[in-house]
Amino acid sequence: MTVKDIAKKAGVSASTVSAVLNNRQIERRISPSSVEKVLAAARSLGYVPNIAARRLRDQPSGNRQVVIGILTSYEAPVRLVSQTLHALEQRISQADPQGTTYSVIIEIFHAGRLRDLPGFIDGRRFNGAIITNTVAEDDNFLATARLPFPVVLVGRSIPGYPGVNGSPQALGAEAARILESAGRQRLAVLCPRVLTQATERRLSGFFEAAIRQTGSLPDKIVSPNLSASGGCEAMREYLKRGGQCDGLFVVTDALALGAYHSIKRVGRRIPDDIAVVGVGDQENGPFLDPPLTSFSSGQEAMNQQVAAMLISMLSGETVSPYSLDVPLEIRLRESTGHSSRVPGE
Amino acid sequence: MTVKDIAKKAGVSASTVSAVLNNRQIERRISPSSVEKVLAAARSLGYVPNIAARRLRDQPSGNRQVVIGILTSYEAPVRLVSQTLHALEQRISQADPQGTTYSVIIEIFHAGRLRDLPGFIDGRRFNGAIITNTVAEDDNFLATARLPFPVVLVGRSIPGYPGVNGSPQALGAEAARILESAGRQRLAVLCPRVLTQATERRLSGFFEAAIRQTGSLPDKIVSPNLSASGGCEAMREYLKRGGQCDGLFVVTDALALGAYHSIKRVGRRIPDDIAVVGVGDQENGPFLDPPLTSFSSGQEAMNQQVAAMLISMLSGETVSPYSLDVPLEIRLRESTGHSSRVPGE
DNA sequence: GTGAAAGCGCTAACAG
DNA sequence: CTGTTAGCGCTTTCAC
Repeated sequence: MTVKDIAKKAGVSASTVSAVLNNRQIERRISPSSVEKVLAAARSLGYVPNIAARRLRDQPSGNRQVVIGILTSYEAPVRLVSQTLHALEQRISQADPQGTTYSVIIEIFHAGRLRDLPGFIDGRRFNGAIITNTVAEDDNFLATARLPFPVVLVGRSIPGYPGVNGSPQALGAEAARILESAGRQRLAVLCPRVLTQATERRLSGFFEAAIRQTGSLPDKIVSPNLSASGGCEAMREYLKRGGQCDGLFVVTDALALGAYHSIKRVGRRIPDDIAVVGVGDQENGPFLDPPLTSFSSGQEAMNQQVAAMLISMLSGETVSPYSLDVPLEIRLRESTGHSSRVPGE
Repeated sequence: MTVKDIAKKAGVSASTVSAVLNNRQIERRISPSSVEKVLAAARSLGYVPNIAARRLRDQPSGNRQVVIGILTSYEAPVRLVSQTLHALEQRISQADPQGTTYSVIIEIFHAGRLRDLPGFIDGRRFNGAIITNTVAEDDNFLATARLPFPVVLVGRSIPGYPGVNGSPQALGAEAARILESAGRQRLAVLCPRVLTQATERRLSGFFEAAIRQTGSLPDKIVSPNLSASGGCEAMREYLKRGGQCDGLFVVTDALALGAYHSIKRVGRRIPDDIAVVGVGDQENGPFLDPPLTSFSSGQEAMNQQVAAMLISMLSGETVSPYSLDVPLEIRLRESTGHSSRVPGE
């Protein structure tokens, strides 16, 4: 299954095989009969060229080839990855490009099984990585692993790793404050069963502030997953059980969409009966009915930071492991009784 | 910037450098002073290991290493990629795994500039690829290119390439039929400015059927992009200009969300004044207010097909270039006057 | 027209 | 404790 094998089978030399396989038969004046033999042999052997060998062979000598991985979990929404990639590419084109060729590859792992990603621990795949959407298990693994390449984390912090966060604790606290200033006393939170570190911290910030403000523990409504239907189901169950919250904090966009549905279905009004605060990009929030008060997840700023950090680490600059928080941004909209303008209007 | 350079600078041999860089200093009993020297040299030279060389060196001999690329454009929603990846992994684990190691990498290109993706045309990156979300320019390029590896297309067909489609023409026609059977006579379509092949065909199917049914040309409402705010803006303009449609076909989910907003804003009711039919996965449709009648985009089935095709091509089976359509699925909901059940209820 | 040989960068086996 | 050597699979001279 190498050029040599084909060469042997076709009764020609490896270089002939290579030429044929790369369509250089005319320049190299390979005889039609040889071409035929090679092609036939390649097909019958199920030949697949070895990419690593090709890349090794063909790189402009004296040129650093840097491979960057963006690692994210299956279970999380992938839509943010393209933002990260974009930020990275921007950085790359800014960074001194001469003498270095960057390539970025995206890898998706199963939440909790980052360690099983092939070629990860042994540095056989990347020269550096941006890691995002991990869950506790992955974080534990990372905390003890000694990775042979630089890594920057997004949305979590682990001792020893540089990372960028979206001020999750402050976000949760601010959510509680907004609900309280809308006059809400019976708070609740809607979150998925499996929590990322960022979600956990949002919750803890929310709980702390809520207890301080209202003197009582908010209800915790747990969705089986991150989808709209999960949020719908969880909220429906909660209301059916007689849940009485008048202020709801929802940790992601999609969950909010589902929750809206269930709330309206039982005849409660947003924000009159239940005020809602969400978290998410600006994509959908303004278009929910009523428009959803929500925090920007700070993705854009985080991506910029993360890209800059990784590139400079790869350029040999010793970025001492540090953590960085991007500032909060909140959009107050009708779901908490505020009025808003809709993009595109 | 190679181990040799480091070796020279540190005054040791390449193998010593390699050992140190791979944390084998104990097994190999490298003296602390050498370790220091190597580390210092590596740092000062900004050494980054060459991944291709490592992979070439370390592969289990006699093992085919197959690299599969999933190529999608920046501008398109990436959320579907993880589905494709999932289907591919499933196939891979089913396929005879002995003797072959697969790795899948995701590449994102700028719509219209697929040809500029580094290592694409010269087969320096993949042994096979799944390509999706191309626009006309990419399709033209593909039509004339002679790629040195097998390719399967999703959501478009180009002569000479195997591909899987979601019956876009039939989808458009069916959308028109649904609107007509809901008693609508003044039809319109909301679509982005830049059309993929699939979108184009959906439109052409819709227009044909609509003209046949109503005898008049549907209005075409053009959004600058694929986002909710684009849909909102386009729809608002249309209504402001005095647009009078009573049946609307929207080619993607997010656009529908924006359109809903503008329609409700001017006081028109869905479906009473305007019935709406959309296209999209089942994620958001049921949770819009009112729930949106929409087609499944057939992604799941398409992904299964596409994964199977590519793997068998890579296994040497000559899948004669062919195109395949996955069947339509429609969910009738309140936005066309039907009643529906919501997942999670 | 074709084959032999060299070498991309890396690491492991083997000899000191 | 360390250096020399070989070879992963490929393509490109260069020589016949």
